[in-house]
Amino acid sequence: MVTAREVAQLCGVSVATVSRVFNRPATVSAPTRERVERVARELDFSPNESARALSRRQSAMIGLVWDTDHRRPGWRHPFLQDLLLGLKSALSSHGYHLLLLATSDDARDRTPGVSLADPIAYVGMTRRHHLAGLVLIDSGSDAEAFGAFAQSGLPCVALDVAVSGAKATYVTSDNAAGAAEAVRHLAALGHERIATLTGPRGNAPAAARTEGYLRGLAAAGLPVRDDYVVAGDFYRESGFVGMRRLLARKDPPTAVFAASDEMAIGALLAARAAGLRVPADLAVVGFDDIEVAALVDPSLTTVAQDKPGFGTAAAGALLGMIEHAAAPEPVLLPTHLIVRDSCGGAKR
Amino acid sequence: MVTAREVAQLCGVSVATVSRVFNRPATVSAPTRERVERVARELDFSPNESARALSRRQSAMIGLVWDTDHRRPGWRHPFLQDLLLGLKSALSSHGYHLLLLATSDDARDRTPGVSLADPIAYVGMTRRHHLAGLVLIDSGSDAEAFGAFAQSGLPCVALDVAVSGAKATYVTSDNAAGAAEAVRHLAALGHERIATLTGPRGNAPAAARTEGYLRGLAAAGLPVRDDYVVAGDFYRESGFVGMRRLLARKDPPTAVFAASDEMAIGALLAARAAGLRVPADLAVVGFDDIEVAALVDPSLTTVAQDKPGFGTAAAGALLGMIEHAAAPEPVLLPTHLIVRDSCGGAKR
DNA sequence: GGCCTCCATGAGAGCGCTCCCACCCCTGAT
DNA sequence: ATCAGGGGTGGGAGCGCTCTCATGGAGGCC
Repeated sequence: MVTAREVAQLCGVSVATVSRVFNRPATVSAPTRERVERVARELDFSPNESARALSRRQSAMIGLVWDTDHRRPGWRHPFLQDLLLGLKSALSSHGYHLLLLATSDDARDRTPGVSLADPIAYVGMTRRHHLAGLVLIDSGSDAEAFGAFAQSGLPCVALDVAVSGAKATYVTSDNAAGAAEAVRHLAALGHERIATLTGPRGNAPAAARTEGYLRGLAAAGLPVRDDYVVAGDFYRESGFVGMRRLLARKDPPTAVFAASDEMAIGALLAARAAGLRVPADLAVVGFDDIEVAALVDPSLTTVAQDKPGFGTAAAGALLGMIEHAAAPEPVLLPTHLIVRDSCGGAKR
Repeated sequence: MVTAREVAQLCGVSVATVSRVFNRPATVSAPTRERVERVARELDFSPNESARALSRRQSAMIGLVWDTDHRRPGWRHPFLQDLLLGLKSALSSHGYHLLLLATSDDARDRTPGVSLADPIAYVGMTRRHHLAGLVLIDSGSDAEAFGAFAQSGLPCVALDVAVSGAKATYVTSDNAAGAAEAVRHLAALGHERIATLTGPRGNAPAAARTEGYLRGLAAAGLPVRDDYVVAGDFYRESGFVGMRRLLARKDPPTAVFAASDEMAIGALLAARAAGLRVPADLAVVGFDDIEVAALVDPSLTTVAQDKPGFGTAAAGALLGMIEHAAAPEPVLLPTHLIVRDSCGGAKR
């Protein structure tokens, strides 16, 4: 490994000057700068990251907290891959790397039965690695830990869970607007009995989608019926069960808005099991636009989220807080309705 | 941040002793060790990772190289999430974290038109961050770069691409065995005209699956027909096109083994477009067991890979090389056939 | 021409840890 | 009693960088 000292000696300057060339090039005279840059290139020198992190007490790494839901072992993020892609490319264009942190579920494997997510542990990791900031992916069970971390004042951006702090903000889809649009679309197709399958209690996107459902009904001049709001948990099973329950009513809905595609698929299966045709007898709209949505039969009309947008928005907000100061407003990503076959009335 | 010096002062020992307690506890007398451990716990002290990495020239981080295929922008890993989960938990149980490295596609965004994956860049990153090792995920376009890195002598494990070096090995499924099992299953169902849709040239798993196809035919006593081996590229489109071509023959196959689930789905669509029923007129088997495989209609019989196994096997091999010395033999993960509806003759 | 300012650079003290080497003291052998 | 041996500990020199402070020289101004 070639060090700054070697470059300095070969250039006949001090290490301080080499350091300046890499950190505040404007303060170095043009001829010196060019000489150092040339030699550095020839020797393939770049500053050692560990030393740099130690010295400036800040590394070029962003921590990523991605845990699985302790209460639902089968939990998968609906679009982790796109999210990572977006994050990675946005961060790397500013010279940052992503450090995937070991999380409480990993620790639990070692010492079973112990502790949920520990915000202190996140703070400690951040400090020990001199992380520039953290991206927190909601897993459904560590929202409180995230909130506590945000209070520490270390820069962080949470995804799909609201946090606040001096250097904390969050990114989420405009869930309410997306849901409202879905419901308005169903109403425009002539449906008057529109039910919804909600996400789990305490989950912010789920609550917003329910709110959007209500807003959509209001916009279409339709009454709200409490018995058309059925609680689910985002998983397919709950969509199936919830739909079966709805269909058992004396006046079952003719359309349903599910707060996740998984639940929408569950609803599809329940409709099939009840001998109903989709969309002729029941229109279904989901949320997320997961990969399978286009492949199920009938293909699923759904509210698409801006998947890579999560990554780039998170990266942008985080880098802003790292380099400047104030925490920006939470980011609300626009959604858009993708009309496929499951809602009927599609043009194609 | 509390440092080792503070702990040392509070204990009335030297920093060297504190360091020993954390690195080679056996060399410290029991009373001293316990005293230091207690105080460290009370102050919530753990060694700063940047300083530690700088000093021992080795960090507690494993680099992860995950690039998208430059030739196919839409490329997604079929099971990245499970793989990461497996990797993360195995590594974190040994105290390591995963550093998601910026890769050539990210760099390309910044300086368009420049350079493919640069093995030198990987070596440089590894050195600069004092990474303990690298996990290399095949993206279809940087196999050569991986090979070059492996030669550098730095510890690394590649996934689904063969590499060799003093501290390099790789993990892959037993693709040939899996493919052979699929073909034997089709033969056992009575099929005599079994075609295959292969993966891209130069891709090791693809080649192994083709080899397994041939082995399966031989085991069943069926002849090999060159015109039943159609080249694809793992993507759905190529499965559709390839299948259409096969069905246009005077004696079309009655069964097809696709080297990926995506291509199998393409084949399903081609069969439907040709007015054929699956599995009655055409039996289809895929490979991977991606999430959608169970959801398409008819549900897809497929060769499942051990998804989290990739992660744990890679972690195991890498940690071995980091702590001991010799590179272990490549790991061949077993596959298993999941019989669903698309091949016909299922018991259920 | 003298004084002040400002720009470019060098010297060197950390950052927090690890690890080599030296030291001390307690045993046990001679 | 002397000395070799060894376990336990402290001192301190790095690891490679950044950043503050000091220095020196070039220029601007009256």
